[in-house]
Amino acid sequence: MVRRQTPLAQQVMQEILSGIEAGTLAHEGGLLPSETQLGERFGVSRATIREALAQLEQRGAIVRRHGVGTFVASSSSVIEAGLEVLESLERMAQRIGLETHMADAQVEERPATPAEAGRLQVAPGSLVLSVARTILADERPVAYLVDVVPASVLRQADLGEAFTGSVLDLFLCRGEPPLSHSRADIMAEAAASSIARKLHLRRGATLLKLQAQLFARDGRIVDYSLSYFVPGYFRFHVIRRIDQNSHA
Amino acid sequence: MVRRQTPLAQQVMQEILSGIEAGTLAHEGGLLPSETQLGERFGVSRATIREALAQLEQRGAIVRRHGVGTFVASSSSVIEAGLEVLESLERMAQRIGLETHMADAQVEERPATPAEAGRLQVAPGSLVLSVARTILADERPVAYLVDVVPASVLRQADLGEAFTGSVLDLFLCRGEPPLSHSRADIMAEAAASSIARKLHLRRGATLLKLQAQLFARDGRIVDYSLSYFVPGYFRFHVIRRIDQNSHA
DNA sequence: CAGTGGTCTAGACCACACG
DNA sequence: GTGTGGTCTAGACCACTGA
Repeated sequence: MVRRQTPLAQQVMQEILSGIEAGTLAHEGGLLPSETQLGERFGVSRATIREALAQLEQRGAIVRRHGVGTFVASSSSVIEAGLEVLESLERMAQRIGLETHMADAQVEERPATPAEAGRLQVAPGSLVLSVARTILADERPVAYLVDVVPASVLRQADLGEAFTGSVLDLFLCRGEPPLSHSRADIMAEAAASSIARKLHLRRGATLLKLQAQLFARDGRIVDYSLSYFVPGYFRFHVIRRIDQNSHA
Repeated sequence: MVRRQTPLAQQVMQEILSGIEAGTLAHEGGLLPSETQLGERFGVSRATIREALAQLEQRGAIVRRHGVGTFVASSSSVIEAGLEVLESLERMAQRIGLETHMADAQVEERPATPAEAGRLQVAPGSLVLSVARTILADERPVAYLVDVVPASVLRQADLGEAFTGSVLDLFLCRGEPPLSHSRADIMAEAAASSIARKLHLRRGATLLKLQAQLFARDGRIVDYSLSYFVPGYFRFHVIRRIDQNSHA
């Protein structure tokens, strides 16, 4: 183990992932070394190994079986997009080898609508930066995304040449504000005409919609986003744990 | 702390939840005692307290802020359904105080379709038990659910008088098979006419669809389910973590 | 039975927020 | 500085699986 500053468990997780990909730890469907052995191998305690494995399990990369061992999951599930990890659409597409382009980017500063002010927990009418864009894959529009950010967090002038369209990537790249998590509401919606136009669909077409609030580590909401997805291009999944107390 | 056999952290989690509801620990939006204090209060180690808090955080009941403290989340988010925890729709509705009824239950044993066999990872044509039902709230249909279970796991004869309609609840209640987790694909779909009829909607209406595989602890898939939700009655959300390595 | 993952402890130090 | 949550360790015992 080398660097500091990034949690040991994170580093171990990456090491294990690399080991799986390189085939030096185990192959697809294969059995990983026991937690104790992994701990010795990486020179960390078993608790740290368990934290790393917990993260890998949550993103569907491994399967753990009590009394048996830890197995590598089938590769398909790793490639897909688990919703538990927040990732920009651009990055997700890139990871699954899909080439995307951005189109119709619209950036503007304006007062927040009442709904936006409520979702961002800022005073009504506060200045916000709005970034809307369409994502194309194979020349076809596949998603329409809108980010709304308080002007206190991001100004139009902050969007340099390198801006990819993703507010999330920009935050992560510049490290400011420090991010905590995102909370996404999941819904299905019929396309309003304005959105249908951007996605080259008829009005009323079925769309998957994510409505998310992005939280900074200090608890502020630093982004409110709406994402509309044309069915068939992205597959989102969630791993759902069994609640041991649900039958109490 | 009392009983054994159910993990300490689970018990502590329930205690904290009760303490929040009873107002003896903290009120909505209020600050909880520190982890050290909670540990002393319940007579467990800090690690156990942290495990309990992690579970509460994942279901959106609390918010943790480094260097500040742990807060009770606004009650609305507690009432909602975090997708990370697998729970039957019946139980979910019950938890948010929504009275539901089951209608049009259809139970049959038949050979698996090729698609079902693939999803269940059983031989094509294997016998499966299919349970379909409509969920009503306020006399209105709000969801249509189909469970498909290998006959080797569940037979029609196993569905007793107490059967609520939920295969998941039945599994949890009888403790067999021991369950691991569920993997749900999330999509939006226009209602086919057969489903539109059951939900009293026009054909092509927008529906949220969950397509899930339920895994037993031995890795078998013991249930393949399709769930169609009429927008507006249930709200699903996901908490998305920041991947610290995503900008590497 | 031996070996695995699951739970729990006690104690340590670090990183962060706030007065 | 003080107190919080975040990370990590070393060691213990339990519960499960399979030979």
